[in-house]
Amino acid sequence: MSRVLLIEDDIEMQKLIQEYLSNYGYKVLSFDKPKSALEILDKESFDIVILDLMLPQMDGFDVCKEIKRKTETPIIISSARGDIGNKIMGFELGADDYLAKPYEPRELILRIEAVLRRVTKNSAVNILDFYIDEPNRVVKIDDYEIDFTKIELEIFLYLIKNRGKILSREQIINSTSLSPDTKNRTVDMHISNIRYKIGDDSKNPKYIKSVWGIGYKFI
Amino acid sequence: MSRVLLIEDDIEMQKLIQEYLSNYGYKVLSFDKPKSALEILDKESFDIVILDLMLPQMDGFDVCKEIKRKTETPIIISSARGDIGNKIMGFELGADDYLAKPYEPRELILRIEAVLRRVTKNSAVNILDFYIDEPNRVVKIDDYEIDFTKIELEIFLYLIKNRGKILSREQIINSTSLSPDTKNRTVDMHISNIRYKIGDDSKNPKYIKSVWGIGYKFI
DNA sequence: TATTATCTTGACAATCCCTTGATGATTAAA
DNA sequence: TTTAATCATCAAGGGATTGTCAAGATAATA
Repeated sequence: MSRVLLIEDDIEMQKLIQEYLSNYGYKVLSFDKPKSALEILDKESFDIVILDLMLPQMDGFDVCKEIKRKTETPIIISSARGDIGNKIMGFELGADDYLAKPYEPRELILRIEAVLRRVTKNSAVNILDFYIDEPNRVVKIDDYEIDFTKIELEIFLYLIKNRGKILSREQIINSTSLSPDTKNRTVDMHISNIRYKIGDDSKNPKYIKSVWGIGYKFI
Repeated sequence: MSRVLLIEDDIEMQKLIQEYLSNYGYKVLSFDKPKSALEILDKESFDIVILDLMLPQMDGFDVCKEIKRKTETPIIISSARGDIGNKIMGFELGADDYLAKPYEPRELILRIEAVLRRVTKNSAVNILDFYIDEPNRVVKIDDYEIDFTKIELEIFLYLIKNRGKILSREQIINSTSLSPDTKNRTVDMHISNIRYKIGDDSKNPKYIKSVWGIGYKFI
């Protein structure tokens, strides 16, 4: 569960965002005064900060800078629409993303997820028989490096990250850099090649199971 | 197969959405009058409701509240773009997501998937002797995974979700991805196979009872 | 540019499983 | 008890899906 620090002076908006984020499994702590938010940052850690630029007391820019000085927590800035100057400033200040008001709550979720995904990308892990170093695009099995192509690697990672879940061909297409109008059979072909490279047998799979009429599943 | 209840008064729009969702494997039941939709909610269960705020008869807000009162089914509200007031209201009313018209059909699919993912996340439950993880399509009995086919799983889930109720063959056909003109005998066959797989005996059933002349009932 | 690697898709066989008629068993009602 | 309707199950048919080959299209690289 990711922890979110929300700094927003419009109390009504604050409540709405907080409730919405809670529904998506985020733990949200809200402040309308940046001073209080900065204080809590000394004591507790958060996965992400959402900062509204329209703030009393301190200028939003200073708040952002102050947070960056204190911590390494990623920041998403929101402010009134069309304020392009702010947008540029936001990134200069070290903000990780920018959101123009008014925004769809859904949009906020997507941005948060994107930022967290980017930031938390860490180094090699071992999953099952596989050694996976995602940033370096290296997958090994029994110390033997598998020579995946770009798309094969993407599909493989998507499957293994969602192991246990059944993923439809459409999901696979939409979650990788495959063109959205790629035929389903293309996915089958990639799966076939992946299976071959990891030494899996389609008839008696150890890793990638076909779910008839639905999709594929990493066991 | 997820069941969608669509409440939309623009008949043309209704047809378009219905057709689009069908292509993505959703079973859609549409109403232009919310009154009828509310009635059906007493009798049948749905995975998600899509509610258009521009409705006759009852005010859309009241419909939303009424659905939330009756059921726990997640709701996606749609309404004319830019109606920010509605947007906030939507969340206050307990809607799970909000979609501004006009929207891309693809967008609707994404929202539905997102809401369903959130709502059904980690929703593995134990019912009777069964461990049921619906999103991952896993059913276990005594730690042994039952290898249901697509339709068998749908029927099994439909029965167990409505356990205690007698369900006619027609209801079973219409609530699953079985073609509407499927013969009743086909349902019998599926039931027979399900019984076999869960170790049930038709003559002395522990789980699925035949109700002579009417249908089947999960005890 | 030429060459190579990768992606995409049609083709076809193998496989899966849905459907349905047939048959005997079971049930309800006369 | 007899009769007609319904149910359980077998087994065959057939439609849909999947695995993989191979060829062509596209992209990456020398």
